[in-house]
Amino acid sequence: MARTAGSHSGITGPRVRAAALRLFAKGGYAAVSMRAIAAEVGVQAGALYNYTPDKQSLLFDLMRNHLEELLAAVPQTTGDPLTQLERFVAFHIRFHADRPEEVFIAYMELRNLSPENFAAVERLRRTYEDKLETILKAGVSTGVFAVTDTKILTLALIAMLTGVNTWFRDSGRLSLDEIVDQYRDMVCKAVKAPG
Amino acid sequence: MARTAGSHSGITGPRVRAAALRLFAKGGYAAVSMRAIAAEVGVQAGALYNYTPDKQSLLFDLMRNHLEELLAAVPQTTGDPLTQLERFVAFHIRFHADRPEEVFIAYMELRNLSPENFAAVERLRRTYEDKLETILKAGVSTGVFAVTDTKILTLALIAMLTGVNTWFRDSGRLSLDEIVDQYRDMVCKAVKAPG
DNA sequence: GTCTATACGTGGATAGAC
DNA sequence: GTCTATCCACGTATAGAC
Repeated sequence: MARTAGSHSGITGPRVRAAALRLFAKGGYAAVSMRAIAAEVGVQAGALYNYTPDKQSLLFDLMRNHLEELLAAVPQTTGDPLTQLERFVAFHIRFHADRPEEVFIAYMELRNLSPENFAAVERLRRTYEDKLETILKAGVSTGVFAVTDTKILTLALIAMLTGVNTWFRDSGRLSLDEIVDQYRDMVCKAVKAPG
Repeated sequence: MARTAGSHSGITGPRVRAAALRLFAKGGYAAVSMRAIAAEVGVQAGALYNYTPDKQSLLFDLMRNHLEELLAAVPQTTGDPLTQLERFVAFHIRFHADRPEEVFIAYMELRNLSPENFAAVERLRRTYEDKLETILKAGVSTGVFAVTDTKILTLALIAMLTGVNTWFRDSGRLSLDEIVDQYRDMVCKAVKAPG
């Protein structure tokens, strides 16, 4: 019975980040106050500073976490390029559809990062883009893909795939399976070499 | 010589909107103060309220203006569907590349609009999307396009095309002409019926 | 039309009691 | 670890002189 009353070590910390995630996604980093986050958690504002040195770190941790999970989950680039591309499309759509709040923050709040934190986030994002470009380059070199510029195509495809998040709702007209199928077909059609 | 010294009627108003455009695009609506806008214009904060009832109206006017110009400039849907689609792709990329600040604000600051203003902006955006979907439907009905779902494709294409703005720089590796060419080819390849 | 001054709320962050 | 209380800067918007 020596446990400290009111202690939530290892519990309150995650709850703070979860509250920040939810509120930043809904209202935007700049518009959300530390008091609002504290209220969501159920503590007073001052208590937050036991879990984060400041508001900026709260934002950066959310983004870095998201991108590190993305990089840890992206499929390995093995097999023939077309299969790899199909796998990547399906993976990207599903991973992002599963985490709408994280994705929204990672795209919308870049300018609220300090310069150093921004650079770190950009490095991680760039690493992810390179995964896709590697697949495209492999397909070009074996002749399965007809692509003028793999860098542009990489950015175009990622923008298109991530765009699903702006309109997809679980309750919508189409299931995620149907959406994945359509995007997979469209992407393959757009990159495949004729014949 | 009856002109009032220091009077800039018809000049200061546009300068206020231009300053708000620049600062909102750079720092985000919530992070930009009326004092900062006034400083950019070269007046005191109080003077701004001669030109806008409040900060919210400043944001809304920028967005509405942008979308109305977009709708006024979008090419007419005449000719065969493939030509129309090519025209649309080129138009969209060029129009948006010309106005990076307006586009950025129109996408990033939606959640800072009041509910009524948000609804008005969404109506305008929806009208623009319908222009593209009309082209796609026409192509499907004549058999030139093989498209499973015109609504999804519309959103996918617009996300992809607007994505150019996140990385295009005048000083970059590729000219806008080259980019337009590549996107036009890619889009046509993705929607054209086989044969 | 612009200024100065100001009302009034809210922001991030900290100090010190418990 | 959490609380209350507080510091101080800054936010939007308005009032009234010029």
